Amino acid sequence: MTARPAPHADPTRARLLDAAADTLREDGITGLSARHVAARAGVNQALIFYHFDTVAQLVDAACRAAVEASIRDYRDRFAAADTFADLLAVGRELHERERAAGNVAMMAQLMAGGQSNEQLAATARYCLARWNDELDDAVTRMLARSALAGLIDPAGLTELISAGFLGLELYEGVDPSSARHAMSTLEHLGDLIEIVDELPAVARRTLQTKMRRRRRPPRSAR
Amino acid sequence: MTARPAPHADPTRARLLDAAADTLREDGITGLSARHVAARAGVNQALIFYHFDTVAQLVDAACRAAVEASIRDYRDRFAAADTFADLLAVGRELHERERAAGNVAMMAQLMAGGQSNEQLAATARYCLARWNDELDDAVTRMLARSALAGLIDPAGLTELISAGFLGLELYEGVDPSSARHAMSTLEHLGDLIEIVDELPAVARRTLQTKMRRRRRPPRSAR
DNA sequence: GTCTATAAGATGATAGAC
DNA sequence: GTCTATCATCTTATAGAC
Repeated sequence: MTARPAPHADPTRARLLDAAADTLREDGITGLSARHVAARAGVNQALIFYHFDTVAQLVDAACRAAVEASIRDYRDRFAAADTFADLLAVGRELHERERAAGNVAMMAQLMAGGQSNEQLAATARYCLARWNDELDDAVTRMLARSALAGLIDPAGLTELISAGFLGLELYEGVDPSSARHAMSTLEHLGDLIEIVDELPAVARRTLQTKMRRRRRPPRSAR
Repeated sequence: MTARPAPHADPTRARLLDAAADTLREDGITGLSARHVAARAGVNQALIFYHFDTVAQLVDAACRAAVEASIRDYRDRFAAADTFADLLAVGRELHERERAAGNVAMMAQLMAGGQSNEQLAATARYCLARWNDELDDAVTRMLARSALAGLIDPAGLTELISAGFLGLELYEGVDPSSARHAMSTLEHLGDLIEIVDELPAVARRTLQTKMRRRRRPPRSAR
C-alpha cells in the first residue's frame, strides 16, 4: 500500500488548525479570514483551500480539535467529582484555565457567529454537546446525592452552567472587573447552595415538599 | 436663528439607526457592513459616512438608542419589584419580550465584536451598564428583604444575572431546545431560592451563621 | 442632504507552474 | 504539497455633481 500519513501527522494541516483556533480566540469571528489565519500559521493562503476546501470547514475542524484536546485534560477530574463542592472546585479550575487558554472565548465567538451562520452554529452545537457530555455525568451524580434530587433536572442544570460560563466569558471580554465581580458572587451563591444541601434532614424534607407542591400543583382545584 | 431640526427628527438618520440595529440583530456582527445597513434602510451607502462618519459610530449610536428605548419600557416594572418572586416575574417577561425584539441578541453580538474591537467594547460596556442600573435597584431591594441580606453583594448579583441572560441568549441562537431546557431549569432554581427565602426564622439564622463562617474565617487558626 | 463614481484595499477561491 | 498570480467580489471611505 502507499505511504498514507495519519491526518494528524501532516504538519501544515496542524499548523493551520492551531492558527485558526488562535485567530478565533484572539481576533474573534470578525478577524477570521483565510489570509490572517495563513499568515499566523506561516503558510501560504492557498493551502487553506487545498487542505480544507473552505475557511468555514477549517474553522469547524479547528474548533472540534481544540475541544477534544481540552476535554481530555478534564475527564479524570470530572469523573472524580461527586459532591457539589467537588464540582464547584473543578468548575473554578476549569474556568480559570480555559479562560487563560482562550477556549471559552473561542466558544463564545463560535456561538456569536453561529447566530447568523448555520455552519458555525452546527460546529458550536457539537462543541457544546461535547462539554455537556463531560459535565453531565458529574452533575447527575452530584444532584443524586443532594437535597435537590428529583427536583432539578440534571441535563438542564448542565446546560444552564454552560450558558452561564459563556455569558461570563463574553462579559469579561468587554468589562473584566465587572465580570470578576460577578464570578465571585457566583462563588458565594455556590457556597449558599452547598450550605442548603447540608441542612438537617427535617429542613431538607420541608424544602422538598414545598418544591414539589410548587412545581406539581394537584389536579383538583384548591 | 436658523431652523435646526432636533437630531431625532431627521428621517434618514433614524432609518439608518433602525437599520443598523436590525442588521446586528438578524445578521450579527459579521454581516454588518455599510452597504448592508444602507440597503436595509433604503438609502445610499455614502449617507452613513455623511451622518455618522464611520460604521462603528453608527453602530454605537444605534445600540445606545435601542437600549434607551427598551429600558424605558421596563423602568416602572423594575421599580415595582420588591420580592424575589416579583423580580423573577419581571425577568421572565423581559427575557421573552427582549428576545422576541432581538435586543438580547444585539447585545450578544456587540459583546462578541467587542472582544477584539475596543470601540465596540466601549459601546457594549455602556449598554450593559444601563441595563444593570435598572436592575440594580430592584436586586438591592429584593436582597435587603431576603435571608441573604448582607451575604450576597447586590451589584455582583446584578452583573451575574446579566451575564447569565446573555449566555442563554447565545445558546438559544445555536441550540434553541437546549437553551429553553436550561431556562426552565433556571426557573426551578428560582423557585428553590424563593422557598429557602421563606424558611422559618430559625433556619434562616442557621444559614446566615454558616455562610458568614464560611466566607469570613476567623484570623486565629482553627 | 443626497446622489454617482471611484479610489484603495481586503476577501474567498481558483488555475497553473514547480 | 506548496507556491505565485490572478479573478471577481466585497469592503470602507471620499470627491464632487446636483
